[in-house]
Amino acid sequence: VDPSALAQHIASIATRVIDESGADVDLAIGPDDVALERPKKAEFGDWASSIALKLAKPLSKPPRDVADLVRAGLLEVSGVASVDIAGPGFLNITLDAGALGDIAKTIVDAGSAFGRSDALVGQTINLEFVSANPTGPLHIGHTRWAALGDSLARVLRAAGAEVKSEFYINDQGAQMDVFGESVLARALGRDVPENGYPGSYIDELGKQVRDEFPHLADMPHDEAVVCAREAAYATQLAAIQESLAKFNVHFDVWFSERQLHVMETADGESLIDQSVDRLREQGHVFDEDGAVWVRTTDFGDDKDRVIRRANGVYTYFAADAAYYLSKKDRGFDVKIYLLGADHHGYIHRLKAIAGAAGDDPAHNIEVLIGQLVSVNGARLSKRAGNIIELDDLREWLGTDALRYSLGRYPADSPLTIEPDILLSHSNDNPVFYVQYAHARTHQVARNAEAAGVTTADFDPSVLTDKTESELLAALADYPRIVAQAAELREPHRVARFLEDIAGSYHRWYDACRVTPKGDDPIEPVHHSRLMVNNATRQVLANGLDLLGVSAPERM
RNA sequence: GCGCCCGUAGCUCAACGGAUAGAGCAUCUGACUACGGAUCAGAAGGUUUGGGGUUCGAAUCCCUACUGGCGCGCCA
Repeated sequence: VDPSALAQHIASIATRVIDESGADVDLAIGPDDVALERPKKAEFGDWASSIALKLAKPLSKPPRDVADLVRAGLLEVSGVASVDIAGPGFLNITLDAGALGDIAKTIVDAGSAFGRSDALVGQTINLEFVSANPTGPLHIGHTRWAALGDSLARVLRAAGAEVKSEFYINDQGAQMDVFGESVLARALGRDVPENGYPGSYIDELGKQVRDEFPHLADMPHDEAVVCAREAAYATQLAAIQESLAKFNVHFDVWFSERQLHVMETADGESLIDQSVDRLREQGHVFDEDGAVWVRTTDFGDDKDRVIRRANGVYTYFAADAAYYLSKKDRGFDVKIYLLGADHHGYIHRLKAIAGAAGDDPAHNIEVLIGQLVSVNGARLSKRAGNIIELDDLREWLGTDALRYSLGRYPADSPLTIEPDILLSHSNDNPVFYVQYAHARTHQVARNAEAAGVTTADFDPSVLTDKTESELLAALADYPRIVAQAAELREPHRVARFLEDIAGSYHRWYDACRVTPKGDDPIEPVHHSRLMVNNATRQVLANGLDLLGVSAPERM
C-alpha cells in the first residue's frame, strides 16, 4: 500500500460516503483532495488525512461522524492495520509491517526511476533563467538562479513535464556596443571610455582581439568596434557556458536576441516587426505622440508601455514581446521566467505581453521572483571589479555545497550564505549531513556483502522497529514530495525532505543492525534490513540528483 | 508618493488553511568494547513584528500600523 494507492482508496471511500449520505452536494473527491500526509508525530500513525474535516461542512455532519464512516471503509483495505480518529476528526492510519516494508523492494526495483510521476504529464514548459548579458562573468546574482532553475527543470521533468531550459542571450543593443568600445580601447592600449566596462578581464579580451586582428589600428573605427565586439562576445559567451557547465547547470536552448532583430520575411520584416503587428491584431496596441504603445494597464500594469519610440527605434520591451511570441510559437503551454527581485517591476509587463498575445496571463506565463543572496566574507572578483563571481564562489566552496545551500531555500526567502558552515564537516552543514548518510548506506552495504547478508530473502513483515516504520513511510513519500515540488515550483522541498530522510536513516542505523555484531548469526531480519538500507541509498541518490549535487560512495 | 517581496526560537531557516508552530547550530545532560561517532538520545529555548477580521481551525487568507529589501524612463 503506497501513499498514492492509499489516497485513491480514501478518495473512493469518501465518494461513497457522500453518495450514501443522501446530502444534496456535488463534490468530486480525487486522490489530491484527501490531504494525505505524513503526520508530525509518530504516535499519529504512518499516514494521516483531514478529509473528514473538509467534508463535515458540505455534509452538515460533525467531523468525527464523517471520520467514523471513512474509518469503517479504510479498515477493509488490505495492509491497513488500524485507523484512529484523533483531535477534531483526523484519521490516523497505521499500516501493518508487511505493507509498509514492501516499499523497500519497490524502491530498489524502480531504481533511479523511483520518484518519477505523471503529475505534470502532457505539459510543455519553457523555463528561462540566468539570461545574462555576454559582456562579463556571471556573478552571485546569477548563481542562485542557475542553481534553482536547473534543479527546477529536473524536478519538473521528474513529474512528467516536457521541459526546455533556456538562456536568453542579450547580445543586441547599447550595452553590447559599450562592451565593444571597451575591448577595442584596451586592444589599442587606450583607457576604456567613460561608463565603459571596468575590470582586468576586459584587458585580457583586448589582448586576444589585438592578436586576432593585427591591423586593428588601421581599420575604420566602426569596423574595428565590430571586430572587437564580436570576437570578445564569442569568448565571453564561451566563458559563461563553461562556468555553468562546471556548476552542473544545463541549458537546452541558447537563444540569441539577435534572432529577433534580423530580417525574416520577404517584405523585410523582423520577428519584432511581426510581433508588434500581431499584438496590434489582438487590440492592445495604440499610437500616441508618434510612438507605439501596448496597453499593459489592461493587465494590471500601473502605466502603459512604449514598444516603439517616436524616432522609430524599438524599446527593449519589443524584444521581450517578440521573444515571448517565439516561445508561444514553439508550442510551450507554460512559460516560466526566473527573475531577481530587482526585476519585479516586469511582472505586469510580461503578463501583459502574454495577454496581448491572446494567452491567458494566469496560466500560460509564470514569473518567479527571487530575493537576493549575500555571502558572508566573500571577496570581490579580482578580474571583474565590484562583483562576486560565480567561478570564485564555486572554487571556494565547491559545486555541491554551493548548489545545495542555494537549493534548500524557497526563492522568495532572502538568503545569507555562511561559508564557515559550508566548509565544515558536521551536522550544521546540511549537504554533508545528507551526503554522509548516502556514503554510509554504501559502507553498510559493503559490510553486509562481506558478511554474507543478501537481499534475496526479503521479508517485509519482520521490519517492525519503530525507527524502521518511520524511515519506510518517509521513503514512500518521496514521489509525492517531488510532484509537490514540481507543482509549486519549489525544488527546496526536495532538499528538506532529504534532510528528513538522512535523519531517519541515522536513527534507524543506530537502532537496527544490518550486519550482525561480532559472531552473532545472520537472521532473516538482517537480509530484510539490507533492502531498507539500499532503498534509502536509492532515494538519497535520486533526490541529490534532482538538486544537481553528487552522491559520493565514500567521503 | 505608488507598487512588489519579506518579518517565525539567541543564530540560519522550515511548515498543501489543520493536531502541542518544527529542524540544525549555539547552551546544558547523556551514549564512547562504535556495521565510519562526519552519529544518536534527552533538556531548555516562541504572544509566529503589533492590532483587528474571515473560519470548526490562521504563521498561512483579508484589512491596518510598523520594520527591512527592491522597483517605479519614448534606458537596456
